Amino acid sequence: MKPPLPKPTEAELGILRVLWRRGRATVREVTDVLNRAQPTGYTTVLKFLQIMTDKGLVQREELGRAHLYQPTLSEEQTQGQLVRDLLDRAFAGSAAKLVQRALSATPASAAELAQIKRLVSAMERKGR
Amino acid sequence: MKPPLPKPTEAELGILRVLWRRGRATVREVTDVLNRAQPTGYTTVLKFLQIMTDKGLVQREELGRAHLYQPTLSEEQTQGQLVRDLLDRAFAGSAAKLVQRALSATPASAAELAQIKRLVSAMERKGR
DNA sequence: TGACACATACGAATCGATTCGTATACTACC
DNA sequence: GGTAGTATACGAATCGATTCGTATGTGTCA
Repeated sequence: MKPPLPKPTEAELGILRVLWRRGRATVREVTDVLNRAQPTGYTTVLKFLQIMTDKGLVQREELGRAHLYQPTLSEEQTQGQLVRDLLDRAFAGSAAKLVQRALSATPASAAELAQIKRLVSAMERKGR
Repeated sequence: MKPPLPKPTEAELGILRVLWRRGRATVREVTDVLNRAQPTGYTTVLKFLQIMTDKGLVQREELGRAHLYQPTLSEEQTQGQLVRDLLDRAFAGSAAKLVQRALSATPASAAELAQIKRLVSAMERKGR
């Protein structure tokens, strides 16, 4: 039995976003990208990556003197995990309710709406 | 300018779920309901309701010796808040992506799928 | 060789969330 | 009056998330 990976915290998610875009990166690279948005100390990022390695959220690999980190789960897998969590915590498991709130909470473009319709139709065909 | 209400934490959300169902309730009532799911001390719940009052998440009203608490925001408003937050943090604002993950993350019934379709159609008519 | 740049490791401070113990007040009833 | 029952108020312990300072190792180059 492998224990399921913990839900990433806010700061961890910020680091994961960088890693997903790059595939893998050093502490230096992650720090530089984060600093474009908000100042973050190098050792802070390093510490997080060490913690995330302990938790299993990222994998570490040696590259000469430095270390390369890459996410254990894909962005899609993590998104699914977060959605499922929110579904349980605030929507009593009702996907329809969540979709309803998502659509009222944000102005979706016509293209997005059409895409969602296609998705639902595909789900309907599959579930039979 | 009123500062926006903070996002409720996990434990706070559990208490809010009880209050939404009842409309309003005393500390005793909330504690009893929570204890059906998992043991929670009376003073723990009391402390949370005091904190939540400070944060503005609930409103307090005297009732004889005891206090009655009721949520400041409706369940729908809070759901919208949580979805918007997740949308920003993990989906770069794309509602379509979130819907997609929600549908793959959980087995939606045919009835739910149909309901979602109606919702999307309604959104399409409105956005014109 | 020695100064500098840059890497990881580690300990500790801070802050908020969570939980509860204890103090205090009031009511009701024997 | 005194005791039991139930209410709120408050201080403090614990724990995890977050942030960073400092120590230490190593490679480069004048």
